[in-house]
Amino acid sequence: MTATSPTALLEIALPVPLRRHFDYLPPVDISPEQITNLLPGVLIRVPFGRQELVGVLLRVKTASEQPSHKLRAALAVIDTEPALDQELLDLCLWAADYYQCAAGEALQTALPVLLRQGEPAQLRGEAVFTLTTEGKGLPVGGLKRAPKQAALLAALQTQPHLTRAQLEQLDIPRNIATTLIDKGLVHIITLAPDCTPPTGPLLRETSLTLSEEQQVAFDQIDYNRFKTYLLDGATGSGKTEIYLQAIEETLKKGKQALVLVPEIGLTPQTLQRFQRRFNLPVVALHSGLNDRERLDAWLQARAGIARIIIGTRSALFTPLKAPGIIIIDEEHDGSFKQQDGFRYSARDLAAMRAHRLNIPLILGSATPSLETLHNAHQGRYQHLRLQARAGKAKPPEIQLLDIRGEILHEGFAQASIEAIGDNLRKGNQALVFLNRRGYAPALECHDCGWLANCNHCDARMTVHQTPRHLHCHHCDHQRALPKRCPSCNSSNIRPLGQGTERSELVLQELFPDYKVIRVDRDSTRNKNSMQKLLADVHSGEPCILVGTQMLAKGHHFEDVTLVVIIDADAGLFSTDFRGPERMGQLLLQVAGRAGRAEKPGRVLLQSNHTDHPLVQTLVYQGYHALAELILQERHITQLPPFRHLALLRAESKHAQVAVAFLQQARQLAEAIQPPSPLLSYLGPLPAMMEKRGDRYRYQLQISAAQRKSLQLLLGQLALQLEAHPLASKVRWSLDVDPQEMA
DNA sequence: AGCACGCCGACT
DNA sequence: GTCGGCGTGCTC
Repeated sequence: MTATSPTALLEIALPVPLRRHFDYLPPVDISPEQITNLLPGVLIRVPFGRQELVGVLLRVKTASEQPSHKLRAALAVIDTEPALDQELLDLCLWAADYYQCAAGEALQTALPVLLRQGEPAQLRGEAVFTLTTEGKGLPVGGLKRAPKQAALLAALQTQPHLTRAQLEQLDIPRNIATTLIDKGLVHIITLAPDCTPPTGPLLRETSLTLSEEQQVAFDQIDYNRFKTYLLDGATGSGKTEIYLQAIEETLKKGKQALVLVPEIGLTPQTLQRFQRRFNLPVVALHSGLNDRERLDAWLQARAGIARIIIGTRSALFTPLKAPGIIIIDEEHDGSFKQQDGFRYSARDLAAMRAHRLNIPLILGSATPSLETLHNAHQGRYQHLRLQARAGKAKPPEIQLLDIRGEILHEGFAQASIEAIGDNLRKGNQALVFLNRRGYAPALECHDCGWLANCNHCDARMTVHQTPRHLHCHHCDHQRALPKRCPSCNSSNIRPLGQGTERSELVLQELFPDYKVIRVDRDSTRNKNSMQKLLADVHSGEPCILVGTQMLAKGHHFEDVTLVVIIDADAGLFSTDFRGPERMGQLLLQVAGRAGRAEKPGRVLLQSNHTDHPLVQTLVYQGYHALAELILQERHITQLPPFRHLALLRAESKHAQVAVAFLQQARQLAEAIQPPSPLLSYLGPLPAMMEKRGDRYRYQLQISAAQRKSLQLLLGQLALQLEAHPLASKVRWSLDVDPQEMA
């Protein structure tokens, strides 16, 4: 044994898509004791190639597989307090393993942007506006020649400081404050963080009395151990009240509640409902926050100051001091699965997190995913059903409109037009749902049949009227609308099919006395434009709403009593096996917009396949009957949730390269795990849209009876692929439990 | 993923 | 003559 102790080495996960860790020598200015005391989860700044990165310490060790001359010294330990506690670190590492992604990439999603950039994790108070000494010298009623400036001055003369939110409430624009800052009268100071827990009662408003049915469901929840509950209730059946009371129980025990909602579900209305109820800090991790606000919310959750945390997918990784419950609203929503990079499902990972924390998980939905329903059937989840609509509201009446052979008026059946007219004349609002933005989904030459295709994708160009152009919705390529057919020079070229723009124009022509409001990605591009558009709707004036699925989620339209669905068949014959499930969920979601208040609602489904068993089942027996029917089909066809899938995707500018890569991948995989009924391979097959953005996309589907065997295979396969010479020639990725088969 | 190096086309 | 296109290779 030698006298010198072996050098300590730092094993670090870096935010790069390489599925290995990196070893570093400790920073030069750090003592040996400090090194041995470093805990996993600590953030460390390191040199990496020609750049500097912030990585997460996984462990301190003494030996490296790397030759010692390759080892470089880390630059600095950013904070000796671990940014991620053991619980989150373990969850991320487990997830990285399960979803076959680099540990560093998974860990990165758990960290707020500022921490990733090396900012210390320090809780900071709010930045507020206050008067400078010079400002304090101004007389009361000063600056009267500038009314807004005077208003700000007056406000600061009555209270010591103003927050940004207060400024907004007083209707003082930000630039007014900036002007006074420039004049040296006002400055910004940072308050000490406010850690004092609020005093007084837990509730700000009394809870609603639960219906008998709600009470039965509510009483099932055990707050002391892990269990997953499926809270399955139609729109308006009172799921939210159960969430609120379950959170109340959690808070009573001094614990925190984590609530995940879909991407577009985090509306001010949702947030207000939580804030109105509880006299404890609620933080929302919504898209409007800047990096600093996000970090503060994260730190407040970690410190246990924030007691209720509401956020979208990535909020699952919020550190919690005293976790008590996890709730996922609209659990079937696709936005809980990340579609690139670290392709995790926040819903599925929530089950893992709740399990490890030994706390309850509530999955709520009116249209549960088949995976979740299957788990409930198997007894893994406890199924809590709410059948009745709360209050007086009745479920909407759904009516099928057979449009086979009917000559439609720009996509609308005569019956639909009449229903909309009737509804408006009665002083009510109507909603028209059409899941296609733009004017028309194609441009066709009526003489030679030419279609405007995208040069970069296997797709039609969408016609847009305002502004007039052709737009590919898959690669964003745009070009001018031709006046003549490029193929036969005919001037007889026409938009083919319906989009929201076109429907808006048609409806405005048919009902010139009423407002037509279009809600889609194009009409809501600007900040707050959605709010502005919907202000008219909430005023209650009779009007027509036309829109895409943006309208289907997260909004309550009290006065909409008629919903017209232009194309109920979309998704019925989709290549993706999840098409029918999605169709059912979307139609029910849209239908749920009708008659939410006291007024009864009516839903018209325009369909070319009114006798299709799936359509019949959905309309006459409801979502759950449809779900059972689709589950039977999935069982027969051996698809999820009865099998577990993984997709190896590859794309390249040259189709043969992508195909060759996947063929070799299949050979490698078959060498690890020969094909059998328990583990089968399909492909390489072209993706649903083979060419997209000038790249050819192919995929290899792997289907397994057991999660475990799939995991084992993927782990080895990914390692071999990473070292494969063809791997650098294609863009490839592994998607475990894929949601989109495209 | 970045970031550099390196080798071929249209511009001051 | 160079600026810059993206193919290729590397990062402890």
